[in-house]
Amino acid sequence: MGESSRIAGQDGLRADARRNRRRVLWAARVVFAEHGIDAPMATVARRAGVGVATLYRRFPTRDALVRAAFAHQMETCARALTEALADPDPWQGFQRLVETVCELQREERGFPAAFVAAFPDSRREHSRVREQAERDFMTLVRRAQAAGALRADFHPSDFAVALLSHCGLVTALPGDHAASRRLVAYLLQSFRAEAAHGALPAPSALSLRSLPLAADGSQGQRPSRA
Amino acid sequence: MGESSRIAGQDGLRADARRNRRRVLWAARVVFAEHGIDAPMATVARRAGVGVATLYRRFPTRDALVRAAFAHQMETCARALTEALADPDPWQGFQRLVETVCELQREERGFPAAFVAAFPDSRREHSRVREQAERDFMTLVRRAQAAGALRADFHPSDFAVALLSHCGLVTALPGDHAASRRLVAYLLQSFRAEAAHGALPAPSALSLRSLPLAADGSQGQRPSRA
DNA sequence: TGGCAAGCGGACGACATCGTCCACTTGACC
DNA sequence: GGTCAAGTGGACGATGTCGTCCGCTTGCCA
Repeated sequence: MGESSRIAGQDGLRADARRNRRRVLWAARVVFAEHGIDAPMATVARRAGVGVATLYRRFPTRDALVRAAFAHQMETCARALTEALADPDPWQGFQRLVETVCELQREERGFPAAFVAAFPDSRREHSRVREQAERDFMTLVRRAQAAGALRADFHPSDFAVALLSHCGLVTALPGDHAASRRLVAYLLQSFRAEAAHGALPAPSALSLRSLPLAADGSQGQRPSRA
Repeated sequence: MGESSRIAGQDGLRADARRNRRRVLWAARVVFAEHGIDAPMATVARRAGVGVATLYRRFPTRDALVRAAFAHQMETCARALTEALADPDPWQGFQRLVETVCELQREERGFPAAFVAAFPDSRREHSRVREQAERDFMTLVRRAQAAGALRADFHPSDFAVALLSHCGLVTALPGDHAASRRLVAYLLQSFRAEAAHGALPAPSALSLRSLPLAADGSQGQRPSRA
């Protein structure tokens, strides 16, 4: 059992390595916020005060770096779903879920890009965690509809539609919080049961499993360029 | 007046040059649709069957090429505004305007990217044409509100919010027409007067003048990278 | 049909980013 | 303090894109 006898720290990293890792993640968030997630890796390294080799050693691909940099945000999303499900008022839970995710997209620049980047590749793996998240969300929707708050013709894929369109808005207008809040308010209003006037067009065939709401780290590679 | 005595064609181009120009524009639309507006210029040239020099001679910058490639779509947007204003039913006009622009964004791949690319630079020029477009839109809004169809707290900037968020959606999910239509339907419903329940957050300070609805070709350079 | 300017295409140098390699440094344990 | 593997940083070759330059071709007009 002496296989790692000389290694300190709970994650098997030396103290300086752990410090550098944290620095890189911080720098990645800053740089991605400033220049988008396509910013040169060298820029991130310089900002972190480390060499490129150090960066590449910890995060072999840009995707790994992006994922790690925004892991906390992804977890917050996942937690929001759990909390929404725990709320005794299902509509309140639903509303808070949408608002929480959108607020994250709005506040943490770079996260929106990471959010869409983590989005459907057709051949995305469907892990246990993701399927559970999907089931949880469906439960939330059904409850909110049963309570007469969420419109009956709301389709789960509409959630993805809302998040992705909001994502696009904050990407186009970073910093315009008013616009973001306005869109969220409009969308939430139109999801309420009493907003239903006339039939909606058919919902999308989007699977919710691919929504980056389940922080399981099993996402495939992101599409490198639009 | 013999200054251009040897030049044929109404646009001062030789026949072969004019043909090549058309080919390049066609290729640009195809390539931009496939690979986004950041696709290499050489790819466009190859697809058009011309050399890069030919491409650069007609369109010195990528921005010029993008603008020319989607000029027709921009004009359609501008025309839609005129038609909306001419509609005796202002809500009908408003609805058609939103649907027309969104349909363009949905159908013509690459156009969404061009659309946001043509969007606010802070130091954007405000031409006569743009100001007129803004006034026309304001008139349309006021009429629709006066008719009791458009909600009273609708703010002109909400139009930009709708278009930009839709733009983001179709960019994230190219080809998912159902999702696009669904979003448009939700947004239009929430803009109706009878959808107003409770107060909305404050509107954005976005100026509509920068919306690429006025095809005047005076747009500044696009932000090269997100 | 001949002259020639407009038009053409591809080669080319400049530049940026990627990801690896390797000689040097440092922290952890004895 | 000594040892040494983990860790480090920057140089480097590979790759891809940009935009220009220049010698050849071609459409237009007389």
